[in-house]
Amino acid sequence: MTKSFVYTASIQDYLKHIYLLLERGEAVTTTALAQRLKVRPASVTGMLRRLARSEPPLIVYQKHRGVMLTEAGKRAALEVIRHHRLIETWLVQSLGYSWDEVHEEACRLEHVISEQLEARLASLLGNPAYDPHGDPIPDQDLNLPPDTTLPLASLRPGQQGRICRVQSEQKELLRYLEQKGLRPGVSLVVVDYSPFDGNLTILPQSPDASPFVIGLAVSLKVFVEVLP
Amino acid sequence: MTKSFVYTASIQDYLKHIYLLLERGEAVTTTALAQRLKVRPASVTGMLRRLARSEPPLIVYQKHRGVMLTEAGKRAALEVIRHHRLIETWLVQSLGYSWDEVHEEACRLEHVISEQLEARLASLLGNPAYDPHGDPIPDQDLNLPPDTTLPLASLRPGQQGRICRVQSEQKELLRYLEQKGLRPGVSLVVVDYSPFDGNLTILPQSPDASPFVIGLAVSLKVFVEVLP
DNA sequence: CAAAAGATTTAGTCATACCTGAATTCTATT
DNA sequence: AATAGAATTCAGGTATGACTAAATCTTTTG
Repeated sequence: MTKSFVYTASIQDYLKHIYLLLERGEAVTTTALAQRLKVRPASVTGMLRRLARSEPPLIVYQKHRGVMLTEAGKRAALEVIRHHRLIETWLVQSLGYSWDEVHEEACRLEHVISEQLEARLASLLGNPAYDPHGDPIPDQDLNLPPDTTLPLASLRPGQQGRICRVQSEQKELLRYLEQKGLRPGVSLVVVDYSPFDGNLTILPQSPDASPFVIGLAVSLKVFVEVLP
Repeated sequence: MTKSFVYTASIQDYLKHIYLLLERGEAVTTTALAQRLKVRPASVTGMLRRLARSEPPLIVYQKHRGVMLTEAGKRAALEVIRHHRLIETWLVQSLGYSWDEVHEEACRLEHVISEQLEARLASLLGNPAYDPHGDPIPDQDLNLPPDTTLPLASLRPGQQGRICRVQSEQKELLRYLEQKGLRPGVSLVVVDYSPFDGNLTILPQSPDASPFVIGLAVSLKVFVEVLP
């Protein structure tokens, strides 16, 4: 058995979500984890103790003070995330899934693919650095590409950006954005900004697009590279 | 969740192996199942009771008398087998695995792919009816293609056959046959037969092949279609 | 700063899904 | 009818994790 399988699916899920919270700069609280994992906070505390006491320790955990991943924990998390994102890419590129359909499938497959399959899948897909949502895929050594993106919400009228990433697993949101023509690779110009509600009016740079308004909640989940 | 996931991996494995034993005409004994599943006979008895009492019942089980699959049990078994064989086909056709490398990977993946993925995979591969070992793949409605093959062991000198199936998961055997040029699709002529040990001398119908001897144990695992 | 609110942890349970050895019972063979 | 071998029952064990309720800690707020 390869290294990534010494951990149960559940342990891998905890590590994955800890990593994802850290990655987004959100606080890794017991409650946040409980929500994501759909368990009770008490269960999270229990698992955090296990992760901290495991050999090797996967997290550093001081009660009431929060959680950090150890090197081993980070590796395990990135391994699962690499699996997840490669699988999502495969489902879209090779099997004709749309980007709102891939998440659950990837969540089940990510725990059972071997290192060999991971490698061959990556190679089949051309060693992609980003998945269909623009999420970065750790490379074979689990290194991530540098991230120079900003949330769309931070752009102001006149500024131009290219969409790099849509950070959401919500089917409806993804379908909505898809339908508005907002997906990674698309450029857009900000036309207006309302300081009261944070709404942005944007114009995608595609021939048949017209300007429309996008709310703060959404524009915080869309990440862009600012264009000169 | 789709139907195939109401059963645990372990239940699916029991059903699969019951089906495979039945398919090969071998007796579905407690010991045979225990060997295949690498557990003790006592554990098998325990699980058989569960499978018989489950709702719907998956097997008909009278103690000391053997096991039959119910319709539901057969469907569940065929579902897993379809997954397994489609995945093996995919690994070979799309990812460049050799036929001796695919079994373990398929054994893990077969339990976690959705009906949707199953369908798309099948379609990507052109709805294959046979996997890389020549094992028949149940179609979407779980029907199997008719089987008109005979074990190579039953051919006699002068008879010609085309290999349809190699019924083994043993890596070494598969590699050996591969190297001898014996894989599904290949035609051969039987040149000699020894009634004492059951050895067959065969000549593959390929340009650079020379006759060689194949033992009874092996020739019972290779299935051919007799050619006129 | 004290009290309330909110988040987190502890303690004690429960549940699932198996597996096991040892003793027993059944079946088939001779 | 004795016996070998196969199968079953019994009582118990392990591994994962989840849960509630009560206690404790931290943060906020009047």
